[in-house]
This record gives sequence, structure tokens and C-alpha cells, in this order.
Amino acid sequence: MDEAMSAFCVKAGSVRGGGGNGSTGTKCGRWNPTTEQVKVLTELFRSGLRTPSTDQIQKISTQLSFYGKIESKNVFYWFQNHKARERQKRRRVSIDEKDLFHQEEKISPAKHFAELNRASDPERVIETLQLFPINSFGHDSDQKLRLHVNEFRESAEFFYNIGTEMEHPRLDLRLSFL
Amino acid sequence: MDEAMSAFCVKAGSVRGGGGNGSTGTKCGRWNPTTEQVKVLTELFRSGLRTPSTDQIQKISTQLSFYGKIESKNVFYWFQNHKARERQKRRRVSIDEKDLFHQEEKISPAKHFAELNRASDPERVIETLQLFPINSFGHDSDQKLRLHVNEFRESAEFFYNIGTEMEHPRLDLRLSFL
DNA sequence: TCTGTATGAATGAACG
DNA sequence: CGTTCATTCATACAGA
Repeated sequence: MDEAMSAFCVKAGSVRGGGGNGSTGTKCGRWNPTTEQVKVLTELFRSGLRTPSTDQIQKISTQLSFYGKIESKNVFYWFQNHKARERQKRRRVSIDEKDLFHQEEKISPAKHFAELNRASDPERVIETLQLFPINSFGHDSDQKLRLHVNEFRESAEFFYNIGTEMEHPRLDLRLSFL
Repeated sequence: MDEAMSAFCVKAGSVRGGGGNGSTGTKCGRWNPTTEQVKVLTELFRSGLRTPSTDQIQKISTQLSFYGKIESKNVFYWFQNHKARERQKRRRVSIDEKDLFHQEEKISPAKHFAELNRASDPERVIETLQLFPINSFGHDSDQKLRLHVNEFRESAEFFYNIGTEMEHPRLDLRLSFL
């Protein structure tokens, strides 16, 4: 536990861009992204960006600051978390699906669809994302600014013996006291 | 926020395994554990299980699915919350105790006792709990098997160390699709 | 019906 | 990167 905990409050009132965020008073202490910020970040992620470089983080942060207070580390963490959670979720769901046949489907296909939908995100991960430069200040050097390609692997991983695969692992959860 | 807020449960409202579920028709929208499920989870927790591994979560989830609809993430969240709240409560109590010098019992002694009692669980936390080793289908190697793809060890450690002064090119992140 | 509380779910932050 | 912690949001449910 790092007990440093600076905790600087700031939170410019409720300047929050425009989206909802009606949630709370958004005190302070930790970054609370505006809907616009989330939107952009999500879109970048969906575009394939998973591990932005320091430069990219810097740029993204700068741009997002337009919508509200934000720091580089926020962007950094956002991507770390988003990526990690996408994987974690995928892992868990896929596991559940195998167990589904158990008592599955006596319910509307809608539900099944919903679950599948959530888990079926195209695995296409474009590690390289083109952050289109614009000549915002006229004298922009107009350089293409190609963001280097990160290695994308994701090969070896998951699917470790979930218990020798299938047929009900048949282990007893009915603890003695039940 | 999260665009994928799907999952309309429908909860066939019938399958409930062992009866119980005194709750109700349990519509859905969020997991509503049956009394049996809570019982098992609680017992596991009391046994010392605090942070089940992914494997354990799967197994627990599978077993609990007998009592009703449940997903891995539900188990995951359950332990996460339970642990956090126990900790939170404990902290609260200790704070209150110090507060006693100033406040001195505004609440009935009974209630206070109850809280203290509940929070005073032997700190012994068996982080690793042998999940019912019933010699079911045995070969559950239970190993972590974490493949550490060591690439760049710590290259991307944030800390906005923009390093070599590369003047950040003005590029626009306002994606066209926004 | 309204309100307070318990708890499921989500996520920012950070650790190992 | 996977995991864990802290805090907060959202909702089911009990009591008044």
C-alpha cells in the first residue's frame, strides 16, 4: 500500500463537456473522464490502439484536455485497464460458455445473443493507428507521424488447462456443512 | 458509458435448483444470488478463501450454476466486494474506536458490539484454499502456468519521460467520426 | 410510496 | 501484463 496519496482536489466544478456525467458531484481525488473523453478513448481502442507509446499518450492527453481535466497517466491507465479487462472478460465468458450447455437455453435466444455479442469482439487488433495530423496551426510541418508498430502477439496465453477440459469437472462443492 | 451494456437477463424464473431463493421472481439486470449460492460463497470465504484464482472462480461458478444462473464474473465480484467490505468495515470500526474519545457511543451498545464482533474475525487468511480435492476426475493440475512473454521489460513505464525533447507534432485527435 | 441499507457492478489507480 | 485495492455508481429489498 502506497500511503502517499496526494489527493489534490480540483475538479473544475461541473464543466463536464456535455454528456451526462450527471452521476455525481465528482469530487476529486481521481480522474473522472467526461463522456467525450471516454468516447474518444474508446474509439481509439476500437480502432486498434492498445498500447500507446509515450508520445501517443502525450498527444491523446493533450487533445482530451479540451474536454476536461486529464493527465497523461490517466490515458496510460485507461488503456492498460481497458486492455486487461477486455481479456479478462473474454476469458471468463468463454469459460462460462462451455459450461452453458449444462442447463442452457430454455430462455429466449435474445439473451444468448446478448452474451455472445459481448464476447464476440473481432480479434483484429490493429496495433498501429494513424493519428491523422491536421494543420491546425497552419504551419504544421505536416509530417505524417507514423506511429510505430508495436509487436502484437497474444499468441501463447489463455486456454491453460481449465481443468483438463470438459465434461463437468465433477468436483464437490457441497461442502460438508451443507 | 460502456457501449456494451447488453445482457438483458430473462431469468427463466424457474430453474432454481434447490427451492430457496426466498428473494422473489428475480427479474434480472443483475445477478441475484440464491440463498444456497450465498451460503456456499460465504462458507468458502469463512474457510479463508479471499482471492480465488481464475481457475477456482471457474470451478466455483460451475458448481454454483446448479443452484441457479451465475457467471464467473459474479463469483469474481462477490469475492472482491466481500473482501473489500470486510476490510472497509474493519477500518470503520477502528476509526470509530478512536472517535469514541470524542463521540462516545451514540449508538446502542448492542449495535456497536455487533459490528465489532463481525469485524473481529481472526486475521488468518488462508490465501490459498484447496478447492475441495474430491478425487473427482483427478488430474487437475491447478498450476498457474503463467506464460510471461518477456518482451521489453519495462520500456513503457509511463512517467511521461518525454525523453528526447521531441517537439510534439500538433496532430488532431478529434477523430473524424466524432 | 418513499427512504435507507446491503450488495452487485464498474473502473481508476497501482502493485509484483 | 495479470492482479489486486479503493471508491463509486446502480439497484434490489426491507422497514417505516
